[in-house]
Amino acid sequence: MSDGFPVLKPNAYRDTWCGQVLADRVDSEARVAGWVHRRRDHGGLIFIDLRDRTGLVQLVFNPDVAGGAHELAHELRPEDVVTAAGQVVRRSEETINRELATGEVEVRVDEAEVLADAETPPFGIESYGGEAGEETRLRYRYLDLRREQMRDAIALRHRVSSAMRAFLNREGFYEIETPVLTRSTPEGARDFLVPSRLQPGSFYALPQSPQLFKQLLMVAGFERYYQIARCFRDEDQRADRQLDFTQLDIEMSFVTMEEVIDLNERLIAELLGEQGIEVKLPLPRLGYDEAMARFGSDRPDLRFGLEIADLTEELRDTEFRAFRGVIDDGGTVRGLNAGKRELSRAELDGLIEEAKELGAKGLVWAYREGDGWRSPVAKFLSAEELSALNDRLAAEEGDLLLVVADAPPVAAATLGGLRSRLAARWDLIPEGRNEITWIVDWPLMEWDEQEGRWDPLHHPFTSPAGDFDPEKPGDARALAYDVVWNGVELGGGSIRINRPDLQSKVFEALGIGSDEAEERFGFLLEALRYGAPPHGGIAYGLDRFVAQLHGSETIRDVIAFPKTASGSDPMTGAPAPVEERQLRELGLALRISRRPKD
RNA sequence: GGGGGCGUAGCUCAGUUGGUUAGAGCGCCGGCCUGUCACGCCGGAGGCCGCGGGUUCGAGUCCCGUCGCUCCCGCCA
Repeated sequence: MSDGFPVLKPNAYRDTWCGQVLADRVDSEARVAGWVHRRRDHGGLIFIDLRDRTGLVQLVFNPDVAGGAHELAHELRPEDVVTAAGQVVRRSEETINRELATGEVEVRVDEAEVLADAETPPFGIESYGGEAGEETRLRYRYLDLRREQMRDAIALRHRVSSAMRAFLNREGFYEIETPVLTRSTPEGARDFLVPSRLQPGSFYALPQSPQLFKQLLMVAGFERYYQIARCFRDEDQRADRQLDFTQLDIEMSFVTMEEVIDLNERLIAELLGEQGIEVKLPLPRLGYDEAMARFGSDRPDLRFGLEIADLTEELRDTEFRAFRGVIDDGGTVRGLNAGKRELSRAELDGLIEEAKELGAKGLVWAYREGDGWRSPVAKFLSAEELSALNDRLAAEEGDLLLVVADAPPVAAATLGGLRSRLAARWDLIPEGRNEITWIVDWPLMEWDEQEGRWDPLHHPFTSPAGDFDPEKPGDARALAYDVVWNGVELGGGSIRINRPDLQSKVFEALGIGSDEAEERFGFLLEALRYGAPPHGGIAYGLDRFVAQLHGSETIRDVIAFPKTASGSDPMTGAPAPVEERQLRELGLALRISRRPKD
């Protein structure tokens, strides 16, 4: 069933579990315990579906049975906690319920006891015709988690993390914990800060990842480390992002990138294999540049086509100002063939709006018509250009073409975004298909226009591939690898820098001066001077991994107690104001004025 | 920080062009019912229409503000 354990032993309140009252128990006595799932009271016979973690079983209360069980059953309400004992009997053929694992049998109750009464729950534990809204579910999460779908999600999560541990233990890894109260680690996100009482004015940071500590564990000589680590990032949330989340963190020593990838491929194949998803190894690999060019994303969903084509060359000499201007400024014109889609003018305008939302200045749409285009911009383009564009986009008569002219990253992001939205909207994603691929050959750094500096694509400890030329940081490639599953980034990692001289060069290129480097992670630089083995690793987003396996739209569905988009918890009321005394103890002179609660 | 959607009974939702007494399904309460399994039948209770202000003879409906939830962009791997 939905449970992580094959055999559950009896205990004081039960000698068997609801979901285990199967045909082989017929004619034996059984005592079960659980929650009243549903009551069907016929005045005479009363049927109770009793639920525990393992599933449902039908209890039958007959008015002829002495001892008051029938009267008790009449008073039972949904979610009351009950223990009941009686004989397990085979149901007559016409009363078998094929929908239920235990549907061939039932328990004829002769003795029952209410262990706890339940108030009427605010929503049905198994809802029909629409489930409760998410805020209500989170407000009463302990009830929401009683739903089978949520039990399954949490059980699946348990199985996945267990399988991770089992695999890594077998491969000789140590599970080692790293601090939660620590110093800010340089992942680039905003830190959660915790004030120090013992050292007023100083703060701990909650880790954004155990990155530095796992490298230090390699310096320490543990060679193979993993941890299922809670990480914290104080950034705006999304369906796939929470303030606190969990990652499987792995690091190994004396390994090449190929060896790390090999181990992780076997890990992924085992994890998915246990869930019935066969993975062929080795996994395919896609270069970062190619992923961006063809799919407009560094985590492309490869289950469908809609590939992006570069049209810049075809338009090099165009008279069309809108394209020409972009090209002269070093931009690109890219397009994708959306196939035969007759869209209304309003729908086309909607696509233009979406393109703008994704960052582009605009979007050109066109339908191939004969050798040319039916499009608002067709008249600005020559017959030769239109024909060349049609060739480049492999456009057939009536195909809808979407074209964006912009700076390369913007054009890629816009078309990449449209690509995945359209695939979802038009149902182009084949059911049951899985595409897992490595993204490799990452640039080591990218230029941050806003800040006017080079930023690491992964983090500043990522090893460059080959020699590193500080004069040309944009040319450097990284020994980095991300694994992408159906457009979801499952994990990412790299070979780290293990020599202090190279680390200093990279810091320098990143505009991190030696003073700043010393201040922020001097301890790591110092450790590297004491003999760090070549090492590398990876981290997987556990929440995303499980959500993907579970088919959930949001990671909130695979987290027992998640937070809302604004970072609050409707159940506990977190975050909440604190006593001024607490602030004083922490040396925080803040006087936070709050509007009275309405 | 910006944009979109939503907020009406315990839950999920409907509510016309602004019109007088705001509805449905589920749930809940009471009654009847010995083979149901989303039991059935009869009856009943239940509403600050998120909150505040405005327009109007009249606001669930229109306007402004605000709070909450949600999706997306920015941000964040």
